[in-house]
Amino acid sequence: MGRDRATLADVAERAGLSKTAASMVLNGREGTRLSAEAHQRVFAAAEELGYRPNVAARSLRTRKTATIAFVSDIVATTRFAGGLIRGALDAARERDHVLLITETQGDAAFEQYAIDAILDRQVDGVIYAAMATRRLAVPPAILGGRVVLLNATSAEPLPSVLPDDERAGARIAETLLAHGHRDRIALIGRNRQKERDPEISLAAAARLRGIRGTLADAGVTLSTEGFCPEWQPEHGYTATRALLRRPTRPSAIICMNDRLAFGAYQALGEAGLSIPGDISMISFDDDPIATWLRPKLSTAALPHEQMGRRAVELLVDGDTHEPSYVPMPLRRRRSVGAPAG
Amino acid sequence: MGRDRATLADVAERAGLSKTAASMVLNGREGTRLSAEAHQRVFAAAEELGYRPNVAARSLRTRKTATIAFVSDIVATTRFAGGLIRGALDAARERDHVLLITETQGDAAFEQYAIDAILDRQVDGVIYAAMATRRLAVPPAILGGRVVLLNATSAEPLPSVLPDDERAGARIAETLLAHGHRDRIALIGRNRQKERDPEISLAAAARLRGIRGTLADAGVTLSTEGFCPEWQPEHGYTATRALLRRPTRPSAIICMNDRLAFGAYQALGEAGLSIPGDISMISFDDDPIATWLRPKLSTAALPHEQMGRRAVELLVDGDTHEPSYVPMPLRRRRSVGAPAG
DNA sequence: CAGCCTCGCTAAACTGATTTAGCAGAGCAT
DNA sequence: ATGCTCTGCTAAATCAGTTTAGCGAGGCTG
Repeated sequence: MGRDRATLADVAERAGLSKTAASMVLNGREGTRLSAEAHQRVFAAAEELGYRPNVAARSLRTRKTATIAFVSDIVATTRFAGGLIRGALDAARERDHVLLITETQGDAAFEQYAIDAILDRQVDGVIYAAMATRRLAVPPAILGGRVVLLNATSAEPLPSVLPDDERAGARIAETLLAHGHRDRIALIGRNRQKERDPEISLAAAARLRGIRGTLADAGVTLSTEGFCPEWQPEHGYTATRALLRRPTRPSAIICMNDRLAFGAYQALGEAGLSIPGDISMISFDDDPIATWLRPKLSTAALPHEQMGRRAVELLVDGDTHEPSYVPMPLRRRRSVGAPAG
Repeated sequence: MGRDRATLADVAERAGLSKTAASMVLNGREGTRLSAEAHQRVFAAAEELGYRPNVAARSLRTRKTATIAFVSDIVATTRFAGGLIRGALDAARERDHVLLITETQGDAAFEQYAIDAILDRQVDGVIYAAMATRRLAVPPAILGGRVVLLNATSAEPLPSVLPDDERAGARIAETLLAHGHRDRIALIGRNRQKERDPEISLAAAARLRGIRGTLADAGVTLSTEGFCPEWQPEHGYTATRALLRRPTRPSAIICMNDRLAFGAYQALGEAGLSIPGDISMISFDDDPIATWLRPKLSTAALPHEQMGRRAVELLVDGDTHEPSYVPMPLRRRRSVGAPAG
């Protein structure tokens, strides 16, 4: 693999020029006074030899590696991670960069290992990503170079990429209002920890703000707010059952994510209620299950691919220190209708 | 980032020795005749300066990068990918290696880009991974170095890591037999393409072999075999509805994967049938949804993490050219019971 | 006492690129 | 004829390691 590759010296020799000349031509240096003919000869020689520069040699000299480190807590492991990585991968390729992936698993020793590995390899920049949108502490060691926070913010004034959860909450509320829902809109998934501790989640509070704000503008308040210890299907199920035991049945349920909505579907199914005939459902994330449900679930999509892409763009091209909010497109499917009776 | 790092020359100077001596000590070279005291001094100096070798410089000379390329068709994007990558990441860290991740998306130009990037960086080895277990063609350019196939095989005699689908099929059949199911066992998910074309899937045929073989040993044959164009929930739903229209209702359904099983659950729910009271369900993959379903689904887990780990082990330490089959543990949950009536 | 070996260590070459400093020749003005 | 500038190009240093070849001192042998 990579044996007997042509070196710059080979190219220069074949072109009948010096390494200096070859290097300058191939790097498209301005202001050099090399003749058009010299350019031709170098390009031809490089082409014929299939020349490709040795990255190690180049970065030894230039301290640039065309490599971006993608460091995350547990991103790579999660179903959502894929989009983040794919977007980053695509954008990196467009810029002729490559991605070095690392996971800290929230473990200090692993994080240290990751940082050392990154520093040893002199990556051009670091994308520091979190699984759940949250505020985190960036290890000081990497602050010497370019850093972009992905799905996270921090105390340091670093560029960051975040989903626009508040806006998404507003869109979801608007959608329900537009279908005629007003005073029987329930919410499932409130969670004190997630709403209060930005180190755990920024999404919860933002989504809630968006929902409440928009409803308030229409003079509406949420009729019921169901708390869940975790945003997992079983809690959505339990919370929905609790909801159905109350005297007035909601006309619509907003779930804080699709997994909760999945649990809610199960509970509604068991209760013999139909969606959206009896109750409308709407949610956040656009997890793959959203399209597997019957009827398919309307939900505000986490734009993972866009976010991963934006992170690389900011890292390579960017200069902002403002948080960059990526819109969460609303996937309109079949789970929202007019209020029953 | 990585400014003003101590170099080997700094260490040597502080230790009052030559670069040669320092290099040899730090690399733990055998057969060198450097004194114990020289060792001490070098280690002390390195420690005090926080010395870490520059990877670019080292690999320029040694052609080793302590980097493994993880090339896949669309693995990084998929929900299943996480486990593969995490396992590989863990094993790589244990061996002081790092992972360079690339996606070809099945596109020839992207693949070429990935290969060039890999060759330019002189990675120590390549893990060539497929999303669906299948046979594939390995680009000749990377055959010069170490290559391990992950979730795939190829015509070349390369080490490969595969899930033991046949064994899993057998375990699933055994489980149903043990619960007393015999002549009313149905199967959902047959698919000519997947079963016949190894470039599409090796899993389908292997699973089927395992199931059929074990049932045959007990003198049992599958009562119904439902075909599905894709292994997606909606096809599981449709196939199950078709199944329920037949005169004899199955006592158990084997699904070729959990997504089909999910669709089957939906159909059974609508038909008012209970699991496992009326019909037992069992499946393959251990997708996250398996534990979200009510009741939780028994399924043979794809051991992604183990597989990723094994791939790195084979790449770094290994010497086999045999395919390495990783067992698929059976997750026994609540979806299998005794046959009804 | 010469010759040889071992010990403990180092100088210098080498990896493959980029970059700085500068050289030879032509053209032109004085 | 001399000095100057401009053009087109190159030699050599540099990046930070690894590796080869070998040196000087001391001890042992014959």
